[in-house]
Amino acid sequence: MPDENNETVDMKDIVALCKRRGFVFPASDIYGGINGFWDYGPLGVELKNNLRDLWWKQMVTTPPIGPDGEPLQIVGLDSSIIQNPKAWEASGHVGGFSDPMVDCKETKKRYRADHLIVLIPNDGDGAWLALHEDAEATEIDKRIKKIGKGSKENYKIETLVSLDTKDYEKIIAPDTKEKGTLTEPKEFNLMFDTHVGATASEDNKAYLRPETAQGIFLNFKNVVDSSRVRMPFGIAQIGKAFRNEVTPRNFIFRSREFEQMEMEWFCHPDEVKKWHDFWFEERMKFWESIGLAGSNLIKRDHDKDELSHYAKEGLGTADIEYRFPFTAPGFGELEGVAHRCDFDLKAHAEASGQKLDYLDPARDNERYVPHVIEPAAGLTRGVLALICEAYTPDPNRPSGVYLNFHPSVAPKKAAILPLTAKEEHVPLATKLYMELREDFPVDLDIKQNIGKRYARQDEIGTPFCFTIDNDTIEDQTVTVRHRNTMKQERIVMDNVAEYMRKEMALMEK
RNA sequence: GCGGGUGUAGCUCAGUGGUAGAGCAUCAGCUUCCCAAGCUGAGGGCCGUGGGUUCGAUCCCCAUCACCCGCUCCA
Repeated sequence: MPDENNETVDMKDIVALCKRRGFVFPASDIYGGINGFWDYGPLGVELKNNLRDLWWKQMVTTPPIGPDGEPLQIVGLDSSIIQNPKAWEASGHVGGFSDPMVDCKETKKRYRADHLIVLIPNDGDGAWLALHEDAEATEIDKRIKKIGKGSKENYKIETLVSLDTKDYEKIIAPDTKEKGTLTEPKEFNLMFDTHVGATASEDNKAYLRPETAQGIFLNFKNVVDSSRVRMPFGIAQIGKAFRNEVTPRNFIFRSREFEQMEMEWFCHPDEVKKWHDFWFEERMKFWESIGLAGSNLIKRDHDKDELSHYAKEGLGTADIEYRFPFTAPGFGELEGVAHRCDFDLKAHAEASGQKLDYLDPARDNERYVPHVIEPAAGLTRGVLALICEAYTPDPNRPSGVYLNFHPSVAPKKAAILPLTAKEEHVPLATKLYMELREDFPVDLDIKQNIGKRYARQDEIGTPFCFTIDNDTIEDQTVTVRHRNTMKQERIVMDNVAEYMRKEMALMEK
């Protein structure tokens, strides 16, 4: 996408292209869709898999070299989406996800219902006054003086949640002077729940995971006991997560079903600063290496007050943010590198009664609960960022737009095109296609004139087109047509695979 | 969740109280030695969904769903 000087890309056009070419469809499209869910089409799934595989390679197959020059140890995991519900109570998600909220119809303000108290006149006559539970005595006095009657002695104090909602019409909300402006409390539980077993009841209620990370903590002991890893080490996992977002928005950016790529890096508490810095740099390099370079990618540290419950202590969270068209000139979160302290392992140790600490032979058999540095990326957000970054309007070419994908993520690496549908061109093209498809995802496109076919490949971001023409019959050469420049050159047909490897390696620099 | 907007062919949109059009795309055939070119033809829509008013609704009214924008919310 264009940088900050040229914010002319419209999200609508990107969404339209995604549907038209088979990257992303609205889920349940033929039934009118369903809010917050999306399907990945033939090209979208290729793109998503490419990003997923590159992440897995960086994390598990070929983890980076650590600060001391040794390759790091990271192992993979694929845990279940549904776990024992106790896991989510221990992790803080059940409590943290179920805040009842009330809205004030007058001021449009929203309050945590369990944070409001209500002053009720002892004689049952007159308005009830709602206040924040932290309100100081002077504040209460002031409010009674202003719109109430008498003094504090004339009132009893109840919590809002203990009251019958029928009585809400008597209540004056904290920031208004009128009665009856508070709505009924609404549960904002962001965890999807379901039931395990054929009949639904409170007894068998379970949750769809809102993050993949907990599956890693739950298996910490299993992995340590079975895989000979030693501190420091990482456990990586890619998978679906579910959040019942209040407002799914911005295409696939905030959806209710999404995919995460998370790695929990376990280390000694004294080393967290080193590893937090290390992983932030590594993750930044990763996104840059697949094309999200330049001013569209930034680092942002979380403010204290926005930190999640597990990161209140420690080093906090540093985000890698991308300038999406809908956030420009601002940025949206792509990945967070958090210091989760020992919050999760401690919580699960306490709740489960299991020992989740580590006996470290390298530290004189010191026994400790490891701290965790967590690079947690949104796979589906990454896909969106790649599409947005690649989207390049170009009025000088027939398609009017092309996707400038980095070759490593492009869903199709090349298209093989016979210049005409004549008998001599097609067999040669088919032969080349059959050879190339062993090594690369490639397309063979025979129909229609050559311009239309180039245009189609531009729109799906295919880096190379190889065209077979009359000269091919004579001298076994083909035309290479480059997506970004539309320039052409001729190479020997037998060298096409080698040529692609070379060119793609060059672009990865 | 609140306020505003939109919903007609794959896409971009016309249109009318009397059972629907254009351009582009798609597909087929011909043509074509390199950038959505040309010619011919084809497929494709219960006019988002459900009610109501009416002899009759794609059009008017209500509801609902989805999407967009702004708030709000957001581990």
